[in-house]
Amino acid sequence: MSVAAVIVDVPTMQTNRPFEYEIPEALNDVVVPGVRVEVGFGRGKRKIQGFVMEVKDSSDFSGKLKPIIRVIDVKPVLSKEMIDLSYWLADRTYSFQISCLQTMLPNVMRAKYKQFIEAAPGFEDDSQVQALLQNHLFVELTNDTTDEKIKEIAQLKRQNKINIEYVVENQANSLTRQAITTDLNVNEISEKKSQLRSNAKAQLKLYDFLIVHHDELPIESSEIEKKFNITRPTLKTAEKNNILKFIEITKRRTPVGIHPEQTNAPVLTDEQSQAVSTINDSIDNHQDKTFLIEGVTGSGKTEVYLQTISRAIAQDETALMLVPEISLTPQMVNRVIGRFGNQVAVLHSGLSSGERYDEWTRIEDGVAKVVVGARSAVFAPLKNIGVIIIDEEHEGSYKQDDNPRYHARDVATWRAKFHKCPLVLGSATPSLESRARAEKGVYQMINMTKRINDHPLPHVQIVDMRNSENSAVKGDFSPLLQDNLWRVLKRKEQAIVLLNRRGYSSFIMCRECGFVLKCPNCDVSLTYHKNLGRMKCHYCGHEEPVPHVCPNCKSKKIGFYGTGTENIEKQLNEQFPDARVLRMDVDTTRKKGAHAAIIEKFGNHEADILLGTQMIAKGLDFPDVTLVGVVNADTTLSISDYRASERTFQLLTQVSGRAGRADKEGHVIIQTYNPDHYAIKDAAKQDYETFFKQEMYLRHQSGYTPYYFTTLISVSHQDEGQALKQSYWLKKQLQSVLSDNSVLLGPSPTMISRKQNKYFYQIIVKYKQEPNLHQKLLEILSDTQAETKKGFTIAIDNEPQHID
DNA sequence: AGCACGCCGACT
DNA sequence: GTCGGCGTGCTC
Repeated sequence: MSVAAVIVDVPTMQTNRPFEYEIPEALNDVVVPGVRVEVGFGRGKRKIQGFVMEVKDSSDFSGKLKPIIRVIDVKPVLSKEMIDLSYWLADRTYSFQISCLQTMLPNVMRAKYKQFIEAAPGFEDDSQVQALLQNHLFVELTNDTTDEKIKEIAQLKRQNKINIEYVVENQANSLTRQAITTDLNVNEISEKKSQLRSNAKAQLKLYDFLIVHHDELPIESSEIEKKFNITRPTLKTAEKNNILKFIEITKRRTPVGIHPEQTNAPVLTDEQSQAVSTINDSIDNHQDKTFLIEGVTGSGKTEVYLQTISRAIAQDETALMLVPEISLTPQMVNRVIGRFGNQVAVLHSGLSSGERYDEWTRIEDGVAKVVVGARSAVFAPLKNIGVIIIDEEHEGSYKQDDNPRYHARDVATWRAKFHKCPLVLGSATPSLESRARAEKGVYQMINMTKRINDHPLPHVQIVDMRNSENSAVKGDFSPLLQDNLWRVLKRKEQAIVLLNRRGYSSFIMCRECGFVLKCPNCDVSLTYHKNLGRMKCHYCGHEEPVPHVCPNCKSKKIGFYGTGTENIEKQLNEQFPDARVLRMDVDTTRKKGAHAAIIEKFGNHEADILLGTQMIAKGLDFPDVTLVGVVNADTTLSISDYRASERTFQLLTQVSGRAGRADKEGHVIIQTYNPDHYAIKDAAKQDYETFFKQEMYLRHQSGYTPYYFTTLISVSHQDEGQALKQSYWLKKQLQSVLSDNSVLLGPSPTMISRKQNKYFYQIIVKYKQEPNLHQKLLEILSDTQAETKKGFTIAIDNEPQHID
């Protein structure tokens, strides 16, 4: 008897242990690793979905095995690679394998559980049962069933007057349409046509249609009816006469309405062709090498990606390209589709679940050979991958911030190893981790220092907002920025105004001298905790009162810092009444497609000024933009995160790259209260290497990534005392395995210490080498699982992107 | 979630 | 001695 090891999807209980089920004789060949199955679970009649991980000859389980009820998939939805990957991912991210599997697959493969209530035999006429069912044979039990009703149902159930039926629903369905096709060739149709009566006008028209459009068959019947005015009875008659037949076709729900012109590979610059040939060597030799392309904005990295993808395809391999969600705008998608046509599948958050499933199927079937997508596209079911590319490698959005907390770069590294193919990381401003790995020789560095066509770098000016001349001005624009905005408007060019809004209002800065209140122990800025009315450090928990005079210069101009986009928009409208301003921030892009619409509008020069937050800094290319103004460069600098300088540098460098990309010279104005800060000065010079050296020195001094690994563990509970108690227990557990070389910070409350009425505490572990830590954390995770029922939640974040 | 099991108090 | 109430733990 065969046995299947199944990872089950029990919504209320999570474990990484597989459960074993008997494979009924009849399902012997269908139950294979990677298929989804329906199985019974628990003592009741509950049915759930599970993933078959393994098929074995016998079981070690002492009890009696339940049989598999049903196989959901005809062919496996998980390849061997994906099954292996899920084990690794669960281990690496301290999450449950079931949630890894669900993350790897399109959402529609997540089971939908339904419960139906029906009268038990003999109780069909019971008055209470009647009242519940209200003349229906059965009713569905949904989430919004009221508590009283639940009680009533539970009571009837106890009395055995009703039965509850469990149904596992498969939501994964392809869109099928009725279409027509024919077995006859053109000559045969002509032959048949000549036999028609001359007054059979509709049939004649249909035969002509079939002859003309023979190559395009099958064609959807609805399309024929609508576009060519051929009615259904006409088709039916032709079917009767064996001219055509009706079939079901699977239709791709594709939102990509754009069909960009086919483009060909342009002539490469020396640097580009150097890069391409280095990477292609690795593709040819099936080396799982990682390359880091450090290329200034405008150096033509995208073309390098496209040509390596070409190479992989030429060798009958596939390619995976990840870009940040924000870059998945038509501009980037067009370039890839333009080169590779319908071999491309695009995966982004804007897809409906049906569309996403269709793209997934196209990849799985091998129809799509190139995948472009955001973070989760790293799990695309490509076979035989020839190259993996991650553009804007430093972007924080590659890390998922809920379970499983994976970093797409890590998953990509794993897959590259599996497929023995190169991984290409590209950025103008690489993350410190990656750049440091390149330094150590773990990654191979490829430098691209020249802009295409020798476009000069934009002219960057830093405006010192501490200067009275600038700060005395009403509003947020310095005279220099105002003058330049006027000039752009007069010349009918375009400007981008960036408002750096992160960390809004939560830290305190002196408007006189730029002083920011920092933690005496941790060298990060203190955050204002509203519920405490005090300044607090996230790292060590240090707190102090809110200052009213600047500790540095004794000025009273110290206070919360931050400006909203609406406010700036108002100022722009007042000062430049004739300018057309487009605002792009979380508020104006909430609607589906709004983001692309704003970009298109600005690209068509239907506005003069694009005002926005970080989202306007990346991947956009507007030839008429000659001015970029950064209203407040400091806000990212002052958030209490050790990556603050890195983020600021990256943002400023990126946004500066938006100016003057075509033949017009670009101008960038950065307003700041910290004109001497290295992150700002280096960004102004677009000097990544100098920044890197300085930042590495500071990270080394304060013991952060990439010199140390960090793991963040957070605990929450409804009751603050309980949460704190649990976190101290946790700390003790960790202390028992940690050596003296590691640092254990906390427990301290998180930035928003209370979310959804739960109190959050966090512990940070900084370490270089702790052989027992991983095992201990896995233990803690499974030990605390039983506690979740009591309201505890615990989350372990391996290498957090931000600590707040 | 739902069911069995077991511990304890109330009652025959 | 036995019935049943609910807290606890397990589910292949």
